[in-house]
Amino acid sequence: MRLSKAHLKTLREAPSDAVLESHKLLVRANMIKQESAGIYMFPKLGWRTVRKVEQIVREEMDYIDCQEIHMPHVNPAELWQETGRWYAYGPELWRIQDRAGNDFILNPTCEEMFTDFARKEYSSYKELPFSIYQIQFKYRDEARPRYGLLRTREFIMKDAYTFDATEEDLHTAYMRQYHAYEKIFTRCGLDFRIVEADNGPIGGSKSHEFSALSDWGESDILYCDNCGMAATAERAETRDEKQAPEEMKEMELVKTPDCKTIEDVCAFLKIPTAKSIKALMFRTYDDEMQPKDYVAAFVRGDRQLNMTKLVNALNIPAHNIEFADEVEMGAATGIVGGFTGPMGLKNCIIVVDSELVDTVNMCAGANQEDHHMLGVCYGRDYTGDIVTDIKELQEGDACPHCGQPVKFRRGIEVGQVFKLGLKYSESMGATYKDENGKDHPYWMGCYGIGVTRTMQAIVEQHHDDKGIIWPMSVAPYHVIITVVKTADEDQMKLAYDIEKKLEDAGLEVILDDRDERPGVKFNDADLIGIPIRITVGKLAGEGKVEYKLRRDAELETLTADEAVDKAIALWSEEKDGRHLYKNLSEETLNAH
RNA sequence: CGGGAUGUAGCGCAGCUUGGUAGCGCAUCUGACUGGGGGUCAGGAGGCCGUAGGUUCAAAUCCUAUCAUCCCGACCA
Repeated sequence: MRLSKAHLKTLREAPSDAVLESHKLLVRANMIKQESAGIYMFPKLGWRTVRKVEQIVREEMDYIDCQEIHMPHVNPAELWQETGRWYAYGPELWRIQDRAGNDFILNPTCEEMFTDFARKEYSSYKELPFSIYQIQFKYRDEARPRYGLLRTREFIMKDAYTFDATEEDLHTAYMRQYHAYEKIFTRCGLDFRIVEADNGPIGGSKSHEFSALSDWGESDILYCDNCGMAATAERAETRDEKQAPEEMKEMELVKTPDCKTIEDVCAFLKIPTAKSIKALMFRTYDDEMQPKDYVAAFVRGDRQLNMTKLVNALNIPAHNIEFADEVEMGAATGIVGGFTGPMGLKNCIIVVDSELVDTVNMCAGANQEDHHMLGVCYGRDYTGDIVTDIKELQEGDACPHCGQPVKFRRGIEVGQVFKLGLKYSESMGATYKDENGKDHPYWMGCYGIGVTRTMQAIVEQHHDDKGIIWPMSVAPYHVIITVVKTADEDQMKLAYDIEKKLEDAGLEVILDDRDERPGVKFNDADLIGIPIRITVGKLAGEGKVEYKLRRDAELETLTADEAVDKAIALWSEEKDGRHLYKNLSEETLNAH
């Protein structure tokens, strides 16, 4: 590709609304361009990298015998009503109507379509197991798109679905995808971590998230170096802390004026926050968004409530709950805002963190203005309608498995795998016949990769102050030939010669033959992040060039042929990213 | 959806307080010089100042509404 005949409009300054370095660089390098909030177009270079990532995904899916198909982006509402997700998915589901007023959606994910496909196209145990996938644009009407490609309303996703006869077979299918994902993200050059994750609205029993480590990720990861535990904050179990045994005291009402927070109260009463009970009040709604229940949740004063766990405990969709109006809720249930305790409440669901069950002599709100209660004991003074783990694991807390302090990092969720179990096959009647002609629902799994998000995650991990540093496997081009002075015939002749040799060998080459100052060309080459740069300059008359890798500073003067050979050798080594497999386990490498 | 901010040329910004002919840098076009890390000089083109109302002799500037975009939060297979 010759730049004199192509369009490459790099920007010296990033748009002011970009926050992340990766976002700024992708825009400046002319690889993405925003059309509206969370909607992007991809100019030539960006689109090439998108397709490189897709190709890696495709190769690894094909390797595990997953079959590529393509579903329409527009789905009839009926399928979504059949599984109930028409309501359960909430406002993020992008709904549209046709001219006759029929409801459709733009698919955010495709469990319904693939399950529907399975029940129509497949019928016999002889056809099992099977797995199918697609790579297509997905749509989610996000309340707040942000951070470039990390959270968009239109994005490219690979979604795969597996169908098996038994739970054991599902596990096999799940692990195949899991291992394929390890290879995919490794080949993309990502530094990632695999963590246990919550299933969320997709449902099912087990899930892992593949998270590219980054301080800017939206995924909170807690992990333990001692035992290998790793989970998202939403999912991470906690260990209930035992308190030193003590005699139960009588409850005692104390005045706590002007104490608005747990810290205020505990400071005023001179007790540790771990001896207090924190209250959080909620209102739940039904599928038609009509008010349903009041909920009062209680955790130890020094803990944080985990909303995902609460929502799971209540068995409702996450968007069907919000903080309650305390005045309104007080009238119905007896709570008093700022002084809410678990005693004597009515007309509400009381959810108590399991850790509180063994505590005695706690401090809790007295449900009276300006008063708290001391000596509060579980069982004697209050009980929960639901008692379970609803607290958040935080950095430094005891690992739920081994008790060592856990560590914290952020990550960009680039992929997630789910064991769905029978959820969709049963609700949609997707069954196969066994040897005796008897019907059984499929054991299903689903597996997603955010392709466009992965692209930005790669930039987030591979850049410097000059620009992007693409790994060879996803670089839009492998080599850029920078001609210092295009008016010089020797230079142009040598550059064309190198271009031809590289392209004949299969490399993708940019020839920067623009009539620009060399500084402009060098800066552009750095910005767009092409892995290998060959500079043709004043030594062209002697047949010599400079060879430089984007990722390091070293500059070598070589003959043109040496440079060509060197570029081809490096490209052969790194073009598909498999040279990075050295970091993977035998189990992963052998998984097929 | 709650809180905050911003909309002026492709990008980055000034002008608004105190109303009076719409400006700067980069990019772009012409020409010349230049040629190893975002050049120099000269000349040119490009804007319904987000949109709609209002106040005023006069509005980018003041008022109201609305839309859009971004940030924090909530939410997020």
